Order: sequence, then structure tokens, then C-alpha cells
Amino acid sequence: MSKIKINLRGEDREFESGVTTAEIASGISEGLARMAVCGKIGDNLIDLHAPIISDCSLNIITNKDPEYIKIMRHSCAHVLAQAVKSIYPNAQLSIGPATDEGYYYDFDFKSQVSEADLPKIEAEMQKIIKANFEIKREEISKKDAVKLMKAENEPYKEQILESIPEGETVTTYTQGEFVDICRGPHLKSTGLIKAFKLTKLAGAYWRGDSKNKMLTRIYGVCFEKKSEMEAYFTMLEEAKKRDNRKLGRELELYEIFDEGPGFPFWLPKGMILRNVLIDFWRAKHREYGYKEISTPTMLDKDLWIRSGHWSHYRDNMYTTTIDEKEFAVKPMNCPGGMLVYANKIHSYRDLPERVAELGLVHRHELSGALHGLMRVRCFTQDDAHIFMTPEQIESEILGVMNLIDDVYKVFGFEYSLELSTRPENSMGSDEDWEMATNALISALNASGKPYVINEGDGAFYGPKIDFHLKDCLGRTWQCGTIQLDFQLPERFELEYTAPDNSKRRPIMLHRVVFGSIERFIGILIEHYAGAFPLWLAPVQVKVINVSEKSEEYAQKVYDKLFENGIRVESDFRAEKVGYKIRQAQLEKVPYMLVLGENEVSGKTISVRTRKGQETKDVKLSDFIKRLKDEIENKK
RNA sequence: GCUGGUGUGGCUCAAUGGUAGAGCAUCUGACUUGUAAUCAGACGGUUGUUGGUUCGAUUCCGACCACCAGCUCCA
Repeated sequence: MSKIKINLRGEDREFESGVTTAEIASGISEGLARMAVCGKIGDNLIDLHAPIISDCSLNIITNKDPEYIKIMRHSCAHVLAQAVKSIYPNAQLSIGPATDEGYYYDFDFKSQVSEADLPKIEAEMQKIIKANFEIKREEISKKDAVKLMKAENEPYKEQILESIPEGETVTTYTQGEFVDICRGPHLKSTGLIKAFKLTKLAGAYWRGDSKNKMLTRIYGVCFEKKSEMEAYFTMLEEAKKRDNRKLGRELELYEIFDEGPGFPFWLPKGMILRNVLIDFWRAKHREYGYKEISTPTMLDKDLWIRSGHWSHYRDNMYTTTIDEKEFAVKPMNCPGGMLVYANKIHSYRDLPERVAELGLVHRHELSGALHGLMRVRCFTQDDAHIFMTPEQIESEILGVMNLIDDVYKVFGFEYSLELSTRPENSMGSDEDWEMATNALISALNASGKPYVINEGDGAFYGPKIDFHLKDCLGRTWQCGTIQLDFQLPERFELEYTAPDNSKRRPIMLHRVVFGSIERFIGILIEHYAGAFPLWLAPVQVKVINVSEKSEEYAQKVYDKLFENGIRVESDFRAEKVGYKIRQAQLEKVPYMLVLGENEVSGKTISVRTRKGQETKDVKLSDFIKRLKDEIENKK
């Protein structure tokens, strides 16, 4: 038996090769052995009974560690699978991982199953948990695993095994009658699962590929305590209240009609929000050295053939025929931008040239993908194309990253960065892709911000850095993006004159900050739960009179606010003050002015904030000053 | 597009194999009101569309459309 060195909490200790985490734990203390749930080497969790055969640094994970709940969720997925197999013996298993709040398992039910069947499955799971089956881990050869899965009639599992090299060992986990091949780790027994619930049922393609068969995915949640699970469901209820679709209608921001699925209509209040954002956007772009253009919505098909969109994006494009000529509605703004660049002779002295465009694009998204303002079929991209020399790539990318950060900060957004690399169906040479990808990586590294890599997720014309923002349910949406593109300058033969008088091809990047105004507003609605800060609020002040006796004075206050450019509304209806306040409150108006006989005689105003704070005897001029300061500083 | 579900007045929801009811909103009247809903009356729906089953369907079945959750895709 050979010896290996295992580092435990910074201390090197020697063990026999093949030692398990369980053995190490019981060697330390009985308590630790009892609490230990698995080991952790690097980021990998290993089963308590998995042999360790090489030098490493080991953490013993106990039921006090955050990893514990992940394991419980994973085991819960197995319990789900066991329950399904016992109710539907013909159902076949595919995969079943833990998620952020729970787990899911994909099955090929050979019969139809609907959400109504979930309680039945849940009850079976409860039985399994109550029976407290031991979850046994075993190592078998790949060959035996294939044999086992064949015997169990699990073709999906067999397919999974195919990707495992010959000669490797595979682990199985068995609980009662149920056996699954799985890397683990798992709980010691099913009885350790505390709070769980099945939440929804949906389709999911086998191996995430829409060409494959669609399986049935059952989602569930699992928590260490019932109270945590209840808190989670309460959170979901709260999140529903800030859904952009619900608030969009209630606050009269936008509407989507059956006559135009995915084509949002902007209502007056939403239009204000939109315009305020655009004003802010223009100011920022002026500051960062951009010019602005606008290119047509519909252009000759030949242009799209030339840009490559016709061959790569045709399915998503709307087209029409005019005078027997085919035209396409733009799904992207770039080709128009290329024509504008090519329209003029450029010197290296002009570069980088940053040209922005608020471009309305149309894309035929699949009907099932539409989602409020987050995913629509026509939207305004706050696009820009930057033309530059190779030396300018990194600093320009960093410049855009700063601009995006600068803009997101104003709203208090936290975002995550993703680098997407070359997809399968792409244009261009290997060298170009490598150079472009490296340029993005070095800019990311220079920024010092963390990022994840999405292999094969880039655009067909180049790799990209995406900025993701979260919606109220924690789903992330791509907003900002920076995409390098070597293709379009080539296809449109763009040039600039270098210092040596030679003609060179500029490097080009596409970028958006908001992403699309629609999606960004969708995120904003949920981020603020509709209670927009003053500078964004469609209605900033509501003037409310107490009775007819103060209407004339209230009108004067309204006029003064209006003259000062404040977005003000009045409510002089013959209703009780409480009623009118309630209305304004539901409209989430930041400030309400309540004006009655006291204010008339004192020539003051009474201010109520949307949070319910009241201040009496305020001078109108002071209030206006305060409003202007708050708007100016985007508080 | 795929899987499952849903579809009743502007909004939220109820009811039924025998042509639908409430609250809010709207309108009218009364009340002149002090910080989250004053009272009363009126108006408003061929129950998403379209076929079928039936003496009769909004209710049962099919197709289509839209929406919801998820998958795929994506700003």
C-alpha cells in the first residue's frame, strides 16, 4: 500500500492510498464522523466513501456547511426519481441535478403526465423519506454499469455512459429498490431530507438540443427547514407583484395586444420613462465621445446577403416585396452603419470612430420565447459601432466596459460578465476568431472583473462579452454586450488611410449598453418594483386638495410646479383625501402634496412621500429646489 | 417551435349541460371631506376564435389564436 499526503486545514498528514473521507473524519473525532456529509477537494465534492488515491487538500464538509443543502437537493432528486419509477415503472431516467433552490429530474414517461399528477408523486416521495432508506454507494466498472443500465431498461443512462472512457469506474447509488448511476455525493439516507415540494412540470429537450426528443422535467424545491421553504414561497409571491407585465399594465407603461404578439405599445407614462432614459443615454454618449446616426428600418435584400445576415439570420427576419424587389426589415443595425462608414474617406487620425444609433430592429422570435418587455419581437437597441486600429482594441473595449459600468451604477444594478466564444455556425477564419477572443480576454483581465466563459455562445460574426442583469425571480437577462467583428469590415471593404498612406482595414466592434430599451425598462420596472426614483418617475408629484375650498390654491401650486418643469398631476375630485392618497400611492407617485385650508392660510404645502412620511408647513420654493436637486443627482 | 397548463365585462375573480354574477374602475347624483377605499344608482359580457357532439354549450370534444411555466433561442 502506498502512502499519500492529504492537507487538512493547512496541515499535511499521511494516509494509506484509498483512504476515505469517512475514515479520516472518524480518525479525528466521533462528532465529526457523525456530522460529516462529504469531502471537498478543490471545488469537487466527493462522497464520504470515495477512496482518495493521490495527494490533495481535503475539506471535510459537515451538515453545518453551505454545501450540505446542495447534496440534500441532489438526493431529493433521486428520491423523486425513485418515486416516479415506483408509480410509473415504464418511465425512463435521464438526468437529475440540484439547482439553486432545489432540483429537477428529466424523465421519458411513456404516458402523458400533467401537473395534476405531482401530488401523487410527492406523496410517494414522502413515503420514501419516511422509510429512511440507506443511500449506498458502490463502484463498478463502466462495462458493468452499461450492463446494469441495459438490464434496468435505461437507454438514456446508457447514452450518458457512452461519454465515459472505457476502463473507468462508475459509481452507483442505491436506495431501496432504486439504483442510479451518479457521481454523488449523497446523503447517508433518504430520511435526512427535511422540507421539499414539487413545483412544476415542463418539457426539456434531451441533452438540451431541440433536435432531440422532448422529455418531461419535474422541478422541485428542497430546504433544510420548513420555515426556509415557506420563506421561499413568500418571496416568489412578492416577486410576482413586481413582474414587469403586471406593473406595466397597472402603471400604464406599456401594453401588448393580441394584434401584435411581441410588439409592445408604449403608453404615455411608459413613453416618459423611455424618453428620460434616452436623454440620459444621449448625455452619457456625448461624454464618452460618440456621434449619433439613424439608419432605415427596411433595406434591400442584397445588403443582407452581403452582410451575411441572409445566410445566418434569415429565419428571424421579416421581409416584404416592393416593386418586385425583396426588402428585409433590419434585425440588426450594423449593415446600415457599415454603409455610413464606407460613405466617407477615413484617416487613422479619425479613429477610433464611435458611432451610435438608437435603432429599431425586428426579429421573429419563437412564440414561446416572448416574455413581457424582456423578450419582444421589435425593440430599440442602443447600438454603437466603433471603428478602430488594432492597437486601439483593448482600450476601446475597456472604454465601453467603463461606460456600461457607469450607466448601470446609476440604477444600482449588479451585473455578471460572460465571455462567449465561437459558435458552430460561424463566419470567418480561425486566426480572426482567436485574435478577437484574445482581445476580449485581455480586456476582461485588465478590467479585473470576474467573468464566466460560455463556450460556443458567441454571435456568428464574432466573440462577445455579455452583461447580465437579474429579474425579480433571479433569472438573468443579457443587456449590455460588446462584440468584436472582423467580418463586416471585410465584407463591406471598409478602409482607413494609415500614416504610411497605405489603406488598412479597421477593426470594428458592436456594443449596446441598455441592450434594448424595452428589456432594460422591463428590468428597471422589476428592480424598482414600479416605484421609480424621482428622475425616472412618469408622474413626479400629485397635487391633492382637501376640499373645494382649497382647489384654487391647489391649482396655483400645480401651475408653479408645471412651470418649473416638474411632471405634476392634480386630483381635485370631490373625494375624501384618504381615497385620493390611496390612488396616488397605488400609482407609486414619489410625492403627494395635500393642500387644505391650513395650507391656504399659511401659504405653505404639506408633503407626503410615497413611503408615508409627512412634512407640514413646507415652502413651495424649497420643495421645488429639493425636487430639482433630487432629479439632477438621480437620487 | 416543443412539453404541460390557462383563456368569463377595462382590471381581479365567481358560477353552471338550460343563453352569466361580484368587487374595483367608468358614468350620474348626494356628501365638502386632513394623509391608503363616503354612500346610492346606472352603464358594461353573443364567456379568445372556429368547427363538432347535444333538444340545448360559456360548460364536453377537435382545430386555431393568445397568454403562463419551462426547454430551445436571444438584446
